[in-house]
Amino acid sequence: MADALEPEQLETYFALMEAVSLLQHAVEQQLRAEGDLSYVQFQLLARLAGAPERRLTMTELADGVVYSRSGLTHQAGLLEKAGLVTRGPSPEDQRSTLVTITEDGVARVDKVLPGHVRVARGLLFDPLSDRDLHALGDIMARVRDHMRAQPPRSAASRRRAT
Amino acid sequence: MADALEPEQLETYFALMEAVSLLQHAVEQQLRAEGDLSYVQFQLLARLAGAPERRLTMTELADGVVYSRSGLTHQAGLLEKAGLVTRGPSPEDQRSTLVTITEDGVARVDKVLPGHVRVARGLLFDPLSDRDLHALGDIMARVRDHMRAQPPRSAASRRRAT
DNA sequence: TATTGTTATACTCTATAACTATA
DNA sequence: TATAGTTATAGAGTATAACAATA
Repeated sequence: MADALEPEQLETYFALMEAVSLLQHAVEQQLRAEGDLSYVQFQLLARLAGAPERRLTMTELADGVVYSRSGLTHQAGLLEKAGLVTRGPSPEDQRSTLVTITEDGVARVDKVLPGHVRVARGLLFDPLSDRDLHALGDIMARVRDHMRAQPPRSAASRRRAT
Repeated sequence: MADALEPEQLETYFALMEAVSLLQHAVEQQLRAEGDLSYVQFQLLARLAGAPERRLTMTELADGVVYSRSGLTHQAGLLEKAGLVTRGPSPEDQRSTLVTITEDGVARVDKVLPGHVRVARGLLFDPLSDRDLHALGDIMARVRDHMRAQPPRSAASRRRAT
């Protein structure tokens, strides 16, 4: 339990943060240029496209993507205005809103996906061996699951009322 | 050269993006709560605190942290207004602005650092073995260097005039 | 009473373009 | 002419708090 991170931890932390920052920036440029989408919007559409009946409730949709309910309402409103999703009441729970991706929405995802993949491959995967890829995937999945399980911080803030 | 990423690449990519998103969010919460700083502002102060004479030119300071010149001017203005840095002309090149961190600025970094380290350790390093840490550090350093060297996208946009 | 979602509002961050001044 | 930095401005994203409706 030292006060500071050890030098190797520090280097790793900074390398991770800078690399992902560069990756995020490149991905957002590509999505904006080729599909007029932010990364958050892309994530929302991609989730919907992969959902059982191409629809999810707002709460399900928010999970892991957005950190405030109003933020999701705002983004869903933008996607709806663009004709990429529709919103309607849920028959099961009248409080819920069902968000459904439209054909245009699916088409938009399909349109940006190749470029997205190209950027991810060119920046992230090109310099990695199969062995590296496997190690990185294993490590980050473990880290992600650990982070999801952490109660203290915002990850679970959806639950907070006040 | 397939069109899509292979499944393992896709999982790795999403795990990386989600984990870092959670980490970024947690770090920004901590920096804001304990030091009223954004992550970008923290990075700028940390760089200045580590610089030879605790000062850098705007261009040096921007490198790798910010993607537009005006963005840095804005952030430097905020830091100056908060008394954490001072700005003055460079004696060597009259076009340059030298940004110097103040004692208050150094104190602010010192104030938030323990909490920052606590968050990084709790979220990122706790679930990793020494072996994992070493592998992650090696991989991300390689990825970062590869990304820095990529010309096409925004990483080098500082150079662009028009 | 707790949960789902929206609204209104305010704030921060970022980026583009036009501009000044120096090399 | 090219570079360093600022300004003005506009747009996007995000979050808080107050609110309405349903469970």
